[in-house]
Amino acid sequence: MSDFKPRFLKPSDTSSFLDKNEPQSLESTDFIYNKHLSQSIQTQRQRLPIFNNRNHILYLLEKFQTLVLVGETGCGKSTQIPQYMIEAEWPLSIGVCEPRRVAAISLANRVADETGSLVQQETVGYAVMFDACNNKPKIKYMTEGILLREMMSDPLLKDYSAIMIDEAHERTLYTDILMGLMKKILKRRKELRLIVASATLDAKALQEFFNNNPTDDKKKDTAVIMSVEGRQFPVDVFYVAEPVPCYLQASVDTVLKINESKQPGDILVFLTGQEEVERTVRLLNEHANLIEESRKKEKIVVLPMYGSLPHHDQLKVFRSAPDGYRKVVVATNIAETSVTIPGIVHVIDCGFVKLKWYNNETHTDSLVTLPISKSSADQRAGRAGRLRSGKVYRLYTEEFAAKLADNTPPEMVRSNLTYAVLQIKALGIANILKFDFPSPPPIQNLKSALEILYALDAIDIEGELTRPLGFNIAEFALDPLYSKVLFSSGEFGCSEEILTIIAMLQVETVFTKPSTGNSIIKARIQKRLFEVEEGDLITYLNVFNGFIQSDMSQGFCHKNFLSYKGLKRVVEIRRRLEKMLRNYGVPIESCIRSTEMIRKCLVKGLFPNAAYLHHSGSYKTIRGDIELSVHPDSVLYTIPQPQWVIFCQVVHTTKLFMRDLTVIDSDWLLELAPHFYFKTTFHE
DNA sequence: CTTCTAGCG
Repeated sequence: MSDFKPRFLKPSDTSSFLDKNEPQSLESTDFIYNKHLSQSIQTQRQRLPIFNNRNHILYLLEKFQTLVLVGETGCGKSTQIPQYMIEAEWPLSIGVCEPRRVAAISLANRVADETGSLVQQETVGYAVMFDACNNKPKIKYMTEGILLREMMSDPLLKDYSAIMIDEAHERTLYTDILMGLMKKILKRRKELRLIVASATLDAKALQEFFNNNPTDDKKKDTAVIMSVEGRQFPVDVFYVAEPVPCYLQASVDTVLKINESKQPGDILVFLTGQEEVERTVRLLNEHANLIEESRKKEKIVVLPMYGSLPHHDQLKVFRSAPDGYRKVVVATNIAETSVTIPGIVHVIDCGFVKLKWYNNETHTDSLVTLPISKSSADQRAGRAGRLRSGKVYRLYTEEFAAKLADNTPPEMVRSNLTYAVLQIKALGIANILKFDFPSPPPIQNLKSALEILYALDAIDIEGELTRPLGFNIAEFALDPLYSKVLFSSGEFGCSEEILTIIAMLQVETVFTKPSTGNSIIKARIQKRLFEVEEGDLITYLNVFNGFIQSDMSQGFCHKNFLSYKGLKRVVEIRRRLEKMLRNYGVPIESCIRSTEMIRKCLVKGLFPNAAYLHHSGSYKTIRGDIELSVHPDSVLYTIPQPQWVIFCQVVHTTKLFMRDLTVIDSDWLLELAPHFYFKTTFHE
């Protein structure tokens, strides 16, 4: 077990936008275990499964414009194909798009190692937001959003011979936007090549999407599919005979059963959320203690893994268990794609996943628990077969498995599209309703997005981006509502305060929640010191200012139950936003404690999220008449309910809860967003 | 009287 060698990131990846995910972990395409470490780089490259297909791939790329490449993770496609193309003397750059920053950076490092001794410098580079190296490398690894930005200044991607969209099966919002745009560009630039790399079997649909002449047999196909075998070992699949009443208990039982059977290898459990993970870890730890006492059975170490777990704790899952112990990792979906945990031989799969789903009637995102798709089930199972042949225990019946959808619905069909639509518009697509989406979203979702963009004055009545505001908002890496607030802050003379508030909204809460009785009360008392009746956002402003006045001291954070790391990150984000805002000529000034100007400025962008106190005692949105409640975390929860509020987000659990509230005056809505709120709305 | 799957710009 000791020959696992995680590759750590170079220190250049210190962008604090990423702090909470930074670790970490290695992306699934990275090579964690390299049994050929002592061999020369060239020998290693030739050992990759993809090497046998080298000439065939190059041939297909000569003949076809689009290559849909199906290959399991670890076959080497994302590191090797760009090198093959350079070796075959394709003249311009090869761009590789990754869904995650860590992946882009670690792939670039890997390929730089491989090519370093052979080719001159400047061969390989990467670009992720706020961090780039090598201006125009021959092979460029980047995040998907970066290529979109490049398209804004270079719509035909004239610097590139080929673009590779990696991990396309994940179907992020950006993957889909990129694929739609690439289809257009390919028609205009016949010499450009596209490689769509996917781990699953939706290849046929992708090929059809990119095939220019699918029905006319006189013209030849422009897209082709090819499969590359991975270095995956076989995985035995087990189903439960009868549906289990509780998959948490079932997963605990299954872990213990595997452990008693004394088959070697670590165990990975897939559950849906943080709370489930922690409960299961507690249950397993109780058993682990019993096991230690009995001294007979094999001992286990139990580790949680989920996105908001502190950095330090996330890293623990990459270490192998001490001698005489078996590692049991209880994880959310993070372990399905984002993170590869070494040593796993057994996978336990609950069969469910939490997905964000946009509800067009309430205009809110909900987090819903749904059965996974077949490709997701396969992906989870595959986590067991990376070391040697493995086993997956599915906590659902074979009938249930047969009924699963083939693929998880792409984000495009289940997201709030405001930002995506703005991006597509900024890339020169006039009629968004006719845009060729790989999976068209519901028309209503598109219309809602257009409505909001129009109300924000980011597009005009013709649907054209406005100048300069629409273009500026498109360039800003924020929710358009927040960008609008920022760009309005100059006219209200409160950009200093607004910068702080928006930066605070970019991190998870900076209030830490102690778990033991006494501290819970103490934390609540300390929080009161910052609270104001104007709401949460002004409260955040007080917290931040207090932190700055304390010279960013850790003692201040400790005393007030605040997250030092979180606030440091806010400082960094704020610094970046301020720099960007200055570039757009917005004056940076303070309104010195006039919260009215700040709150008016917030209304200028957040007006679609307004709610009033209905005589029934709960709040209702003005658009849509949806019933909402104040979230118990809000400072407004414990004081008499104000008549009018605006909110930043809604979470859907037992009810629809508004979070991050600000108290407003109803007159401001008419004054600042008259086009959105006609007077009649108020008198119904 | 309670949340926060994952991730990007």
